[in-house]
Amino acid sequence: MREAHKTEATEDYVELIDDLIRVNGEARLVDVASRMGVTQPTASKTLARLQRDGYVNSEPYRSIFLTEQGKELATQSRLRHEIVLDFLLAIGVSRDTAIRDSEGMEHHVSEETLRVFKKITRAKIKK
Amino acid sequence: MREAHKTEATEDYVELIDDLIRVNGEARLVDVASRMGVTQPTASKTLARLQRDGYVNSEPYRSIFLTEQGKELATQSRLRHEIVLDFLLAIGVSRDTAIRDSEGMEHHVSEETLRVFKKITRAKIKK
DNA sequence: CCTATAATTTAGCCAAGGCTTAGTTTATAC
DNA sequence: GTATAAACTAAGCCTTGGCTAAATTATAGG
Repeated sequence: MREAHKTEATEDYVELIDDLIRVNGEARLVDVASRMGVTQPTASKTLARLQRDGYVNSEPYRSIFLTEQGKELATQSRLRHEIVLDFLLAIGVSRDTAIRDSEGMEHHVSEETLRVFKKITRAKIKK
Repeated sequence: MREAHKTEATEDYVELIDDLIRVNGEARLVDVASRMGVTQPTASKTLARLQRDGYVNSEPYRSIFLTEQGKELATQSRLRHEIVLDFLLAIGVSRDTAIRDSEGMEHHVSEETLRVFKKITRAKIKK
């Protein structure tokens, strides 16, 4: 896979796990799978890879935790995601579309473009 | 892979082949591979899949042609790509970054967002 | 406390997309 | 016109990310 794609799945998973922990207090495989739109065995296999690579920790049949590395990536990922989402909303894209598009776009937007997005969002919101 | 990802490689390849034909008069495997940043066997295998799926035609050891279906996809893909690229340039992203980012983004931008992009680009260019 | 159901894991399959190494075909240059 | 280089194909291997079916562990209700 090309550059950006490599960490995409990883970012999506840690971001989701972070979100589940915030909202539900814990991240269960069943919820990860359903939110990612994949079957449980698929989610399970991906999580095993994330564990191998040091992003998450979990004991068999128990809920999933982020490692320090995982938390960092999740935070960073969430920030990018928010910048893109807010930008799309600011320029007039509907909420539903903005949510969908920002999910795919966040992985392909460079730091430079993020800075431009932020500036425009700020300007549109007129603070 | 998730929704948008499925046709991504296909779109990138047909768009590139279309471009090579415009610029070079023909699309050779060696150029496809180098522009995609993969080895020739990898490009060859992908092209076999594109042929299987009806996007390209080619005889062994000969150059690559787009089918009607391939041409349509390439055109459509190039249009989206241009809209995203022009938009990034219009909002002040540098040319190099705009080129890189637009390549990844084009596959994740919905029709609605494309319309918004177009409108903003037109406004910024002040025609 | 035991049993049914829910959650998770295991095993095994598949396709895509990547690689290397080795062999063939085509083109080029003398 | 043939030797060498370049282009391409073949074969085989790997990882990721999907799936289903079957086994296992946890949990909740009675």
